[in-house]
Amino acid sequence: MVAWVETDVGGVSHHWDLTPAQARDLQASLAPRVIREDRLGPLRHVAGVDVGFEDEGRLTRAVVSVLTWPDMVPLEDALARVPTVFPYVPGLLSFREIPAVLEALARLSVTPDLLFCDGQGIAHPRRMGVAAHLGVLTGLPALGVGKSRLTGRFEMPGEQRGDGSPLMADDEVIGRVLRTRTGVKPVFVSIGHRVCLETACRLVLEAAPRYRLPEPIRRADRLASRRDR
DNA sequence: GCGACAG
DNA sequence: ATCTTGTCGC
Repeated sequence: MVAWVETDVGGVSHHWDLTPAQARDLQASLAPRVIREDRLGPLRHVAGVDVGFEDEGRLTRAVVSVLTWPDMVPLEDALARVPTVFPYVPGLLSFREIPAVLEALARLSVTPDLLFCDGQGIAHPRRMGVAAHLGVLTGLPALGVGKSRLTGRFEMPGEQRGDGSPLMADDEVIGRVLRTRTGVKPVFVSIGHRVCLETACRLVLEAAPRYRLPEPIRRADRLASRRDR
């Protein structure tokens, strides 16, 4: 008996009250659902997704910021604050953050054409990082941009913006260490859902013309970590 | 048994 | 993630 159910729009749904062991099993069963090729429609609205915490971690605050593409003009922000129900466990981040993110997504009046997520996509021990998990759940195209490495081996890429090197797990390419700013620490880009790695890197570079992180994520991050509202 | 370990 | 001011460098 599967632990998830399909929805009518390509996404899936499952319980969140799980033990770490059950969560890992669920990730393994969801991993095959990730579509690693481009299945994108025209990009009109892209969204940045990020999460912050308040009250010593007791409250989870998720923000989804929708911007126009390719102009990246802020269009709508959705925020949700829900009680934190899962601890931070490396590899199980989605069980701590996604419930709040889904709440924020539900408050959006527009459906994003692509999600830029703060964290890994398939660059994960079971190929089910937050970006991949969120993509499979919503059925929406998604990509992951991590500020640091969770798993995988790599060699430091060149110093110029646009330089990159493969993030490897055994003999599989699970992501790309990409320099978005010359001389600045690179980011870890990986497939989330319905976007191939090449396209993901191209979009991340286009969305981060001046700063290390993509503009949609910067905006969501700012709204998620400001201690007011 | 000993490290590594997204946010 | 969060606690936190100023400071070094392009």
